[in-house]
Amino acid sequence: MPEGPEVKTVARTLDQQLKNMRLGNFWHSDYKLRREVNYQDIKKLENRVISSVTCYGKILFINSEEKPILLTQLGMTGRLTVEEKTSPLQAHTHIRWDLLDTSRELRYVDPRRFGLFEACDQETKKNILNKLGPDLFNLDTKQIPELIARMQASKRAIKEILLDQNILVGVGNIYASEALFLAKINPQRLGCDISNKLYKILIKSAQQVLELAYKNSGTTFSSYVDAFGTEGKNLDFLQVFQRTNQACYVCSTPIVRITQSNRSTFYCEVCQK
DNA sequence: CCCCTATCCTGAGGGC
DNA sequence: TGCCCTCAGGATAGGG
Repeated sequence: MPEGPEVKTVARTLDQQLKNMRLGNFWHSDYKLRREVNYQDIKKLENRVISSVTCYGKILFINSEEKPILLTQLGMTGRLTVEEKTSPLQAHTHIRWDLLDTSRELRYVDPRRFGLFEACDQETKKNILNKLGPDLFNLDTKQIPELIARMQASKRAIKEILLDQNILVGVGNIYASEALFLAKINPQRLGCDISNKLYKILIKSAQQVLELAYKNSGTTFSSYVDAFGTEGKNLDFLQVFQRTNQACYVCSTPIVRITQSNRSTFYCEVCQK
């Protein structure tokens, strides 16, 4: 479900509601998420005050002045929301976390259970971030040559490179197709066959696509919502994603759907070379 | 090291 | 109705 813009929206709306809140009683379901979750460690966060909620790419960090902090990945269908304690529970609720001195609680709902929770210290967090590529939301121009070099070193299709969080973070399956459309690049082109100049256009296009989506609070096509439960408004701005056989907005040629590494890619055969 | 496949899950929607 | 198929914002172990 959530890519960089959606996760950043969740981080922003969680930060608004959780900053300076004290965590109370913790409850979890008995289903395992993507991995077995060490709930005992997470329970140690009871009574901590949340200092902020931040993100890097698709990873959320619920920070507190003391350690550990809480790391979360939403997977495909994970939703983190702040709700009234009395509001009805949705199916597949896996975590409820009381917010002391309020009528509300933090809830995690995830039907497919591809999400992840982990208590981690600053050292572990640093190690995780070190392995990931640069964040297009905060890209320093000094990082661009190395980023291009890494993409150019790969013989994989450019669409697959964009999805690799070790190369760069925040782009997922929607925005990979969208960025390549904006940059007019065929998603099947190999990373090693793209020029420096074109990579600069691609990076800029990807940033534009992500910024627009964030401005619109993300894309909701089925279940994504922010921490207030509000849907994203970016769906109408998408150019190619899930528009198979519909006319390209630029040249009217029907949009094509192909499969790359078992995932859908959408593009215009005329506009993208 | 790099690359590819299969896999973890539930639910929505389409065809028959 | 029901049954079967495909598809869905992600990431990772394991094989070649």
